[in-house]
Amino acid sequence: MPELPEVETTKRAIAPLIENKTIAKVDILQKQLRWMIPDEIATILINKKITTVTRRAKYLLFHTNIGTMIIHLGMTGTLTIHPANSALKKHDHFQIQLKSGAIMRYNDPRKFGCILWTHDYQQHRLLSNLGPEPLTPAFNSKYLLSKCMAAKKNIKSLIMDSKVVVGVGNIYANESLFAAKIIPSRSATLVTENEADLLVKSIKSILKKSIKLGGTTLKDFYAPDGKPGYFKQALSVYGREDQNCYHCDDIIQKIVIGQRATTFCATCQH
DNA sequence: CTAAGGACCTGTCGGC
DNA sequence: TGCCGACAGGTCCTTA
Repeated sequence: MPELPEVETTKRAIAPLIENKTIAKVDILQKQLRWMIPDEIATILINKKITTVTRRAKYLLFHTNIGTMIIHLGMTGTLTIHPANSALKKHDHFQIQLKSGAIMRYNDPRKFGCILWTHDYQQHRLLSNLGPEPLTPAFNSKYLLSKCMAAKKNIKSLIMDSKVVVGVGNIYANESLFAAKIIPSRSATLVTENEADLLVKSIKSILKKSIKLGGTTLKDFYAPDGKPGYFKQALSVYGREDQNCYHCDDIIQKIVIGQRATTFCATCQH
């Protein structure tokens, strides 16, 4: 599923189609996701309007004047817009029908995502302890270096820690470390000032580029308009184990860090 | 407090 | 062709 660029792509596609439209009906088709979808969502949203759709980390926030619906897409979740009466598909778990007839549907085979309701999203337990957004000035080299010095773990695990910075998932962690020429297993305390600076710049530029291309489609990510993401063609190391490095022609290696596939070039990265 | 591993669930792919 | 294990974009929770 979705890493930050895919969530942002989803938000941009969904927002103009759902904002300020009156909700006619809400259907909870499968309430058991990562956590149960609260029943109150089905009643509370009737005849209400979603005023804005925003994003914090990989959480999509659907704001109303009485509270916020939080949606996380987990690994395999998608949100799509459909015309009235269009047939349900396998793993469609939730939908919002607008008075206009359009339907926003949540589909998630693995059910790792969640749909929750909160009256104050800023105080919500899932959102209150998150680190800075990667594309804001708060995420800078001085900040990252201070986190590196304080951590007792490797640099890849550090940048994937949502308390340090949000939105850097496995694909982009691998890609950013390649761009910054840092081997993923390196102890964070050994990252230099210049490397922290290059890593921050790499994370920002790679995320921006991927958002521009509509995210990364590996198997099952499609934007709400049905289009896949085109960032896959730009991947340097992720999913390229045993293939040649585009930069030095050495073989891309694969190891496991934090139970996640980790790919790197031992010649380009140190 | 931190860090590491487990857990959640379904689908797909490669190997035999 | 069929079965079985390994693996997959996330991240909270439990344990040490």
